[in-house]
Amino acid sequence: MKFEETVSHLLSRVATAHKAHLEKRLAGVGLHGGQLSVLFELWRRDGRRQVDLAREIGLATPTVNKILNGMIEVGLVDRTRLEDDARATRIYLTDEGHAIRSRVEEVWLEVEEELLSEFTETERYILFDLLTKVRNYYFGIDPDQTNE
Amino acid sequence: MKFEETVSHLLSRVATAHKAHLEKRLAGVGLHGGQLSVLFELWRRDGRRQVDLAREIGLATPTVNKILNGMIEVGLVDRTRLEDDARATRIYLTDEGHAIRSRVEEVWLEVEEELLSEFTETERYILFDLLTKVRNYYFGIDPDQTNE
DNA sequence: CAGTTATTATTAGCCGGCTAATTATCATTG
DNA sequence: CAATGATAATTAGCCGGCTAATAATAACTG
Repeated sequence: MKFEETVSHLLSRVATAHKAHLEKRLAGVGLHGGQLSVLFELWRRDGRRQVDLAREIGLATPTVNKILNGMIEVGLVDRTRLEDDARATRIYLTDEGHAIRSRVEEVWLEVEEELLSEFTETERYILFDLLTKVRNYYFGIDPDQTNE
Repeated sequence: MKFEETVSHLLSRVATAHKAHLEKRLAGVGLHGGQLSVLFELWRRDGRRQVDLAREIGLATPTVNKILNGMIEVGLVDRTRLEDDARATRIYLTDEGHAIRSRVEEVWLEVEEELLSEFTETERYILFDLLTKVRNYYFGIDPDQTNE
């Protein structure tokens, strides 16, 4: 049996390499990979509860808690206790968290472009489409239920 | 800017989900994800040095060292010092390491089938092809240089 | 209103990826 | 042969994913 000839194996391999590559690029702006997904979500909408953030990003709450601790340390976000619910906290971007956005977007586009450098426009679309199909299989067709 | 609409983002997301799914399935045969890639390589050829193993799999030597320690503990492989080179070690599959193969292959095929359950034959081929292209970009077209 | 259940954040601890630094050994070269 | 350099394994320690277990608080229910 040839494990190397499965999509499963290819996917793991490619993703690991891509992640490593992304990490190196992000080092240039002083970020880690995990912080990105959180930043993306916060740039979309600020001041959310951790649990909502985690659900939206698709990570476990302890994972984003750990990432957030690091981001607070380097001054990218602030954590504020809710007034009407002493259990929950809201996460707000600091000025630095906002300011870093344009630089990150630049890096992000570069990484995307490098990843797809050998691909035609059509191939890019097809790859995106097929990966979307896999994502929908794993996450279910998410109806973007943004509760508060 | 829409990060969600990049292949980069999709790839990370899908790979994370797939990895988690694989991990759950492997628990059924008492394995962890990292041990798989090592087993694949050992099933291909037994008794290799750690450094060669690592290079072939595409992982850093400390990573495979850590994985191998776990595999030795559960009795999947043995580590033997080379006679003509006291620095190096060879890794051999134990009987258990051989015996587990068929069960793992079963699980592996199931996972692959689940991943691609919604895909036509053509789509599967295309996805494999495109991912291969990405892999070749990141690893270079590996000329399978198997030194000893 | 008292007790139970559910929710939020957190902690602890595992796995697997990495780099940097150590240790031991081999190889080379002067 | 002595010194230097290269190589193999290992250790330490970081990041990011996870589950399980705690603590605090809300919410529900009898």
